[in-house]
Amino acid sequence: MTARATIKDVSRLAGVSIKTVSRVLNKEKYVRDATRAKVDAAMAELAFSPSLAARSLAGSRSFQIALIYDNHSPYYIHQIQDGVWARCREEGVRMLAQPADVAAPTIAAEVGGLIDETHVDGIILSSPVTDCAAVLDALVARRIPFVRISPGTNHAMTSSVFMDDVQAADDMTTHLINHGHRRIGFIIGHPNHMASEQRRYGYAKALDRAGIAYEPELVCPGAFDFTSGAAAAEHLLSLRTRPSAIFASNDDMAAGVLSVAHQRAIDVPSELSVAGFDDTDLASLVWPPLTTIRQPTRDLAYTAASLLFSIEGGTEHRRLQHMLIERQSTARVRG
Amino acid sequence: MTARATIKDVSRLAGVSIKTVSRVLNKEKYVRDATRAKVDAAMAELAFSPSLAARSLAGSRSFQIALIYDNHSPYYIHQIQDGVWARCREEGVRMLAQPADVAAPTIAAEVGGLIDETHVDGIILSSPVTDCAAVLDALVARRIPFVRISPGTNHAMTSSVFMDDVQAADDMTTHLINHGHRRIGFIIGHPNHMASEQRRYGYAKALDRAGIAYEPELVCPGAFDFTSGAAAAEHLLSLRTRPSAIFASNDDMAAGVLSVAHQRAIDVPSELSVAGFDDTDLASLVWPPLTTIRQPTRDLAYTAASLLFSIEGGTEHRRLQHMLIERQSTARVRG
DNA sequence: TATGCTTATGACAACGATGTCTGAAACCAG
DNA sequence: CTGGTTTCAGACATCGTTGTCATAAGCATA
Repeated sequence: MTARATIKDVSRLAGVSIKTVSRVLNKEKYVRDATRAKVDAAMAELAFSPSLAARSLAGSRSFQIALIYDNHSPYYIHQIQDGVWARCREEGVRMLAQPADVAAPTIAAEVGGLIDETHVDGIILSSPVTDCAAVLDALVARRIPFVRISPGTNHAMTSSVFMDDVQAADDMTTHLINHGHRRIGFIIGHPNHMASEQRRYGYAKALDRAGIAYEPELVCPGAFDFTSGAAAAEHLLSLRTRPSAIFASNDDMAAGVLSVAHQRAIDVPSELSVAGFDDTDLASLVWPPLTTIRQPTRDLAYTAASLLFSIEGGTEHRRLQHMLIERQSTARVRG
Repeated sequence: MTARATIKDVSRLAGVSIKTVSRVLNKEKYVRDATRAKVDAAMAELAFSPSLAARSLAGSRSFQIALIYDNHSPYYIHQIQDGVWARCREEGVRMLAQPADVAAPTIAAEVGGLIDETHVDGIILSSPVTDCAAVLDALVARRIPFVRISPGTNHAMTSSVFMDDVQAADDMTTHLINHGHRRIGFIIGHPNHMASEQRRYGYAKALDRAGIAYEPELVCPGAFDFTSGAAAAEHLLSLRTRPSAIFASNDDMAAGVLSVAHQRAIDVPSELSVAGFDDTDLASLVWPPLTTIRQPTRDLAYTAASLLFSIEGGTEHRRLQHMLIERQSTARVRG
């Protein structure tokens, strides 16, 4: 038990050559059923697991892919990791989770080093790394297959999976308008993420269609975290005529809004409607639970991995459906 | 750029043998400074990254470790991953993040397969995998070094890092008692986690020291998630004499308690004090922000990795300090 | 029966590093 | 100047697989 079983041990036990064992392992043709059975039995008996190191050194595959992310929402990452991992597991491939920092000048070197060191077969990029030029260049230079989750630019460049952020933000804004709201505050996401601008655009589009003016004082910058959401809420709720609803570009920032509302004894939703985006677990954990857009994060990740495994030269784009989830943080406007 | 640079390319460019390059790479002795400089320059010029596959196949190290976890709190996992990853980065080692399911009968085979496939140099186990006998057996059988984060059993078996859950729960309970609370509800954690029982014990100990009877009706089962916390709160707040404070074994369950209190229009903290445990980000994101125990999760993980890298045969145990964080969810009892 | 094609298997080199061994150069003491 | 260490560097086997090529067996066709 102390020494790992190798393909050689298996071949000896099964009475065949190592090459034949290799064929069985890789499900190649030209192995008689009886031979295959013998080999399978031998592998089971020895609890044989092939060495990834040897396979990737000798062969053209490494049975590993990397997931690269730079995102500070634990919920989001968790779902992304989970989705990619589930698909990898089905495929018998290992996943390397690699945090990165898009602002660091070394990011391209780090990603390049990762590829050269590990020989990964492919890469999945999640936003905002999806739009980091240095990284994209490094990947293209190495001719390594990769898929992007929710890219904001160069859509045609690679296979990608995404949702329609513009439409989703439009849906939510329209939902609020339909509930009688006219002064609707908006909190923008982190400027690094392309989705931030898309969501803002969807908000503006819905207002326009409803004939409501876009008022810059109602639109605040944010950074996708609780603190920036709270800061934006402080601003919005201090306006002479305060908004009757606030739409935050993600749930964390919406939680910040709720917190400020509670401190100021402004009741949600009777005095203020609050909407989030993403439908992370957090949306159900705060009080009142958030009306939000369900982003199919885990599915996006799972699908991204599927696309990576099926790449054959053609790029493919897959849009997944979002859904407006109505909970208790929004209501008809008073009066 | 299309073909990776190898040690051979470097040796040619530097005008030395491949073995000398290998020596420089591994910081071995017996290389003249001038030679070392030449080699370093060549490596830089070629942007050389050594193949992990080749190194682990030929050498006795793989420059990879695995982190195994089965925990459903994204915040907790995120911090654990982050801490281990930071230490690995310093060491120039890759981290494989491996989710697992302690309830699955195949878990030992999966972990064993992981080790055999990847040749990882060591393993870090986080709770509750730390107390999964099948996994421990598999690791011991393979004589692979491993460190456990917050193990509940067999403390002496391996190196480990942990905090004092009993003392922490005692501290929090005492804090509530000092604020005049006598009927204090308690929500136990998931039965899989040893920490759950330790926290309950700390609660009981503090009550006992204060001469307050331990009332079983005030102690509810839970599972470390929002829903179970809410269910427990429903029970506790329906008692004939309801508690003036509820201490939940983690923040997620405390958030569940807050939610139920809000629905029943019970004001926190004036009518009910609520305390959590862990001080995940969530504790600051709910309203009111939770009084909780700060568990040094990221540090625990970082330290665990440090211990793994410094293992030389001796086991080492490191206890990290917790801290009671007082926020706005607890207050003196009324009257 | 010879020919050619398909199926099935094995021998052997190769992947890119490290470990071991061997030898040359440099240094020092006698 | 000799002989013995210490310091440095290279040759070569090796790790556990896959890729390439050779070849044998089976079978249909000429």
